[in-house]
Amino acid sequence: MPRPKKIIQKPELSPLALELIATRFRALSEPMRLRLLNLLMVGEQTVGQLVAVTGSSQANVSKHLSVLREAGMIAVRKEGLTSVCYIADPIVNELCEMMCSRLREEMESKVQAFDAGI
Amino acid sequence: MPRPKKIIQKPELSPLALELIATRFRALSEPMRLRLLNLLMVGEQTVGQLVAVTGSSQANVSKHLSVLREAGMIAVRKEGLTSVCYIADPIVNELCEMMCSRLREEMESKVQAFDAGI
DNA sequence: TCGCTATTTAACGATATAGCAAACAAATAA
DNA sequence: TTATTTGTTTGCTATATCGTTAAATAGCGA
Repeated sequence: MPRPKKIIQKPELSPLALELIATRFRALSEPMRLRLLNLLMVGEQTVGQLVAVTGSSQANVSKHLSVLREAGMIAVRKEGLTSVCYIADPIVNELCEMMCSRLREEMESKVQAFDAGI
Repeated sequence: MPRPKKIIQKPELSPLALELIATRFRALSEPMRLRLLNLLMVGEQTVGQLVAVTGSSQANVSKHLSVLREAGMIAVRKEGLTSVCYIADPIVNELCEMMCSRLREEMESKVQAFDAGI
């Protein structure tokens, strides 16, 4: 008996999964947050240091850090008065490196096309 | 003569780079767009097919597709009346797979912690 | 040409988010 | 205790974005 023609395809992601994935990508969708992550890739830093380096307001940095924390990308360790931030999920580095090098590739290919007069 | 104490650290990303990277992550920060990409991972589909499968409105799907197109993640090929969409940048698959499996890992470790009574 | 189908665009209301300023909280120092 | 330092939270405005409805565009056949 022939099986009914059922196309085998991977099942769609659940709404919950979609939401969780979207939330994590959304945490990476802001220039200031990417900048903070980029700074933290060098090593852990206090909130105050991040404020000083970025030149943004403390409130603003704090809010962005909390977004990153809720997305599980960074973690914070309290040391007396100061809060030390560090990258909690190594995926952050990978994702950013990938995206960064991909963009560079694209731009370089555009330059080549430009030079070739295409 | 001792070299001046200069901390070697990678230079910060330029504002333009931050903006471009953020834009690409932002394209991935929406459940509906992730769903569309997930559908396209199986193979190319017309806009109408995507509308039918998702059950969303044509206008909505069209707009999300244009966001993905502007971010360089998908491309569209016109065939007569219909528009066929396909993933233009293989990075999409990688990024989504990475994020997805990372989330699964996290959840599984939480279950283990729960079971262990931690 | 007219009509039909597939898709895009425009206009709108509702919700979310960035950044600022000021109030608040907590740990330390005077 | 009071003052200072370090961060967070709250209230606000401006801007952006999602989803809907309606109108506009484009290709194809009669």
